[in-house]
Amino acid sequence: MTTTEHKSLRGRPKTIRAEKVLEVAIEAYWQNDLADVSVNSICRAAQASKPSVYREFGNEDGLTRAALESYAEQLLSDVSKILQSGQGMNETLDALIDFIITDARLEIGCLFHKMRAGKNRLGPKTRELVEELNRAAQGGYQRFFQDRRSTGDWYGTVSTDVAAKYLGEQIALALAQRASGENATTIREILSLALSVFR
Amino acid sequence: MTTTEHKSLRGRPKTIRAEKVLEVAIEAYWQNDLADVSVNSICRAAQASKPSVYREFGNEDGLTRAALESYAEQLLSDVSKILQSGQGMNETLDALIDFIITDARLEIGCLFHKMRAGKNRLGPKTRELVEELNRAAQGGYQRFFQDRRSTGDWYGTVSTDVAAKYLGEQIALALAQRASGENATTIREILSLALSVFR
DNA sequence: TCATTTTTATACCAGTCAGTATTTTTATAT
DNA sequence: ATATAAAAATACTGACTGGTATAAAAATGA
Repeated sequence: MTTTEHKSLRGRPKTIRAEKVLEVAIEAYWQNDLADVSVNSICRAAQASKPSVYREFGNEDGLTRAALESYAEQLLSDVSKILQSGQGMNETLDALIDFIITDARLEIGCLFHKMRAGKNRLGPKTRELVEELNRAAQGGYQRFFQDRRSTGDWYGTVSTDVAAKYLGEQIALALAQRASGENATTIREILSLALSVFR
Repeated sequence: MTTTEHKSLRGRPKTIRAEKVLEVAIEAYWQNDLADVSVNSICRAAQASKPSVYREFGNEDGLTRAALESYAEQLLSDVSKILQSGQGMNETLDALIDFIITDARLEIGCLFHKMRAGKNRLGPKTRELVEELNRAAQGGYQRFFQDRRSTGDWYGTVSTDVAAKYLGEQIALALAQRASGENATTIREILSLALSVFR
């Protein structure tokens, strides 16, 4: 909802940097427990007044949604690129594991998965986006398994739906472990073990 | 810390039912998001005055710790019984899966895993207990894998340490899915798939 | 009867929260 | 110049938080 900017001609010129507020918000939600991040603290850190932030984002729900929107935009396409690379099952899984374990933007976990884990504390608009992103991710995973099955690259007994959910949860687990500071090689071993069922 | 009861002879007799307060607290922490449960709400629900609760449990941290203590006591031995049944790998995993998917006390997830997931929001005493329980669980899992390996029942390439962590996380995942209302057969399929790497 | 001890109940404290009313500032249009 | 519009800054609201001061109540001991 940061669209529809009515370039007003009159009145005091806007000085608030919505982009900067979003940056600060993403950083805050990413680094801290969601329940510990308040609109107040974000305003302070971004040096923006509360009324300005509320005019820009409506309410807390709008701010968190905008933050997640901005965050996901940067990251989501990378994963689908890996899944749609057209490589075989083994190569794709290897690339996926590597990405999840080493990408710097996931160093302390993934904001999307963090919000998904604490879904019931989110406002309706943010929650809706979380569910939308989740559906998109699940759909991507499922298409991946359908492709692998149609090319004879995978003969799993489980449905592509369950396989997709499984993959999504194992990725979430690895990211949660990164967030909690677990040893990188241990995370890799656990994720590799989990995904070995597809090889 | 509910021990050392100094059966005082004089003074107004105690009417607060610490047991009832704990019951209410466990129920509240179990059903709701941890951040939504306040000492105030527990006092209201248990019909106990705040000063009485604070005299009994010290502070919020003491209350949450006592609640987790009471909860874990009831449940933890069941899991170790399954792991120490002396049965083979397959039978033990089957029993474990069955327990996690069907036990009524885990219907909406497990309080221990819930607190472990939100560890950084807990007070020091409760957090200490969470870590202690986690170590105990990990130790139990690891001993299980050591036993299976020594009896030639398991030839896994990963270390018993990684296997134990893997098992613990897959159980946590299944319980989180129960907590979020996921379909029981789906949870079972995912957990079975995850643990199939040990068979 | 009356002092002592312990628990209770009530009401309060300071801090934080999300959200907003009010006033001041800064621009443009006439 | 002056009206108007929009945003800014400040300060507020009411609700809730964890925690506590205070005083009344209810028991025992002398």
